[in-house]
Amino acid sequence: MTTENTPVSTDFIREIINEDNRAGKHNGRVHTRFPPEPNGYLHIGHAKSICLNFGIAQEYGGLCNLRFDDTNPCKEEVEYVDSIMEDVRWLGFDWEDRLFYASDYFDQLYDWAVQMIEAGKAYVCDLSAEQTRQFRGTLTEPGKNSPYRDRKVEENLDLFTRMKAGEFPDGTRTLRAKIDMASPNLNMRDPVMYRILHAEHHRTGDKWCIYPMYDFTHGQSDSLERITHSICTLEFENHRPLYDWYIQELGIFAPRQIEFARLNLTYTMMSKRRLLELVRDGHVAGWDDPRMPTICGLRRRGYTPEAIRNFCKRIGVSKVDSVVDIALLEHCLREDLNKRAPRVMAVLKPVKLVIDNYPDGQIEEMEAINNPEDAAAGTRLVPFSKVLYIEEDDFREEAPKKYHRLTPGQEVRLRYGYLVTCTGCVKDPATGAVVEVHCTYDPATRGGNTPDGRKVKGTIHWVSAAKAVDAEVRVYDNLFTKPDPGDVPDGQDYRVNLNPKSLEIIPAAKVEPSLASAKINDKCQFERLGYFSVDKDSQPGKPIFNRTVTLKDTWAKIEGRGAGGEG
RNA sequence: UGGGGAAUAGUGUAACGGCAGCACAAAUGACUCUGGAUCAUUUAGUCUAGGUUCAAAUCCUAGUUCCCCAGCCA
Repeated sequence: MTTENTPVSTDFIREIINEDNRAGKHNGRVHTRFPPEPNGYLHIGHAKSICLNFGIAQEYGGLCNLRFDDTNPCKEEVEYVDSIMEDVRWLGFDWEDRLFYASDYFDQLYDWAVQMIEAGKAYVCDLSAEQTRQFRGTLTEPGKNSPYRDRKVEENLDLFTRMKAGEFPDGTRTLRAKIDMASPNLNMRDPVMYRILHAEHHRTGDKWCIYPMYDFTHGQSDSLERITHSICTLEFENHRPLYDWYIQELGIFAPRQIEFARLNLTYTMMSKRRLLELVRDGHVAGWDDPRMPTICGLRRRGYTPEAIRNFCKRIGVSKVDSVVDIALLEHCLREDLNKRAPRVMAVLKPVKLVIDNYPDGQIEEMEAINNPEDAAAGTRLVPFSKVLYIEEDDFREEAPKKYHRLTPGQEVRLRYGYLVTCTGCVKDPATGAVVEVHCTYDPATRGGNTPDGRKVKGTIHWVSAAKAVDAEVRVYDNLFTKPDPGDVPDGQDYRVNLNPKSLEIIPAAKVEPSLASAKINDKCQFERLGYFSVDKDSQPGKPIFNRTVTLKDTWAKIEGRGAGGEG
């Protein structure tokens, strides 16, 4: 290791695993798991955990299980189970035959609970939820023992059996661990192990009316699956002593829990509760709305698994609460899409460009490069004609400095077309809006070439008016207007930071004819605009494109900077 | 005035007592048939105060700030 001149740096989790392996802890065996609760859709924060757990297993030649922590039947649904499996697979990971559910272990957990009662380590408590809270004490004051704490083993056994048999209504009794009501760690103040819940479980149906708490389930589930390294988020650090206590009392295999900081992203909200609210209150169109940070939302937006995985690799992992700049995610996306997305021309805000000296009715097929980053992608033919659509933004009657586009007297290149010189425009006399831009072309510049070697600063994209295909384009922006959506005035909530312009629908964009046959989820780059992905709402002949991410726009920066000066 | 964690450029992350590095962002320039991509350059950091040491981001002491915990949620 000291001979290595380029030491590869490892994060603190891999370092712990390395130490364990060096010490021969599990004979080098590494087994992790991704343990979601099926009560919502997976988001980019989960992707971090998935990449960590499955990634570590791959790197160490180990295994990673998928296990649903389904101990609360009131919140969990198969819809979520299915979506989670789909998303993990889409991200590119495989749990093979190791799909588990905490509910698989309900019988074993029940037996262990009985065992703890018999050992005098657990008791049935008749306190109400409210009373339990009062007896628990506070952060600074110790709790008080429950009056039911010293029940005899036989009575506890009888009561617990009858809880299971359904003799008592919800909330009337709990099974609690007998630990220490004075512990400074509130999790150790006789935590509830089982509660009564007459609820239908998505897997076990009505077999049970008592359900184990997460804390009495999670550690043992890891133990049963022989998980060597149980990786979870920071908020469970306080629970580790409790998991360790159960494991020790039960005398079973002890996984090692390691906690890391969950992912936060600027302009984004990651809490499942709030994401659910956004969906329920109709602020977005669903869990897979392309503005959502959910995996399915990102997928629909046009993200690739590669981009997300690379992002997870780059953000690293530590125990520091942090907020990652969404720009990094977008960078990873562009980096991936730049290599793979075919280039096409599309005009979002069309205005007609008429080439006055171009023959009426003539159509030329111009050869265009599909992807300058990938020679193997080849070329295609794009029809060119006298009347084209160009971007509204690409013409200014009065142009600012450094404006390299169409303005009277200025020559620009029509990408893969011809060089044209702007001669003026026609305006709607009523509104003053530009309805037509006029120009003349230089026939010697076919294909956009300049045989005389002359340089033009600007190149703009276009679509033949005669051959254009109509398309809807959905232009997305951040869902929130502030880097921290939770940054709100007193008495208000994150909803005031919802971005009213997070979605702009462009019903009548003009795209080149090759796009007529685009298939759902196809990705492409609209030259000079950004990357786009075909939405599932598309109809034959009427494609719908989601803007995945813009291209970096230097001009917008230049212009934005000068914006204070003049219009 | 309980317990558990964490502090390194704007952001994220390295360093394991020996030259504070990388990525994103930002800025400048080169190049360009995408104001894209690419390339080059620049700006910018060890929470504070003491101490140990030839040498401290790293070890010690004291403080400061932030996060988590009082669900029969996970």
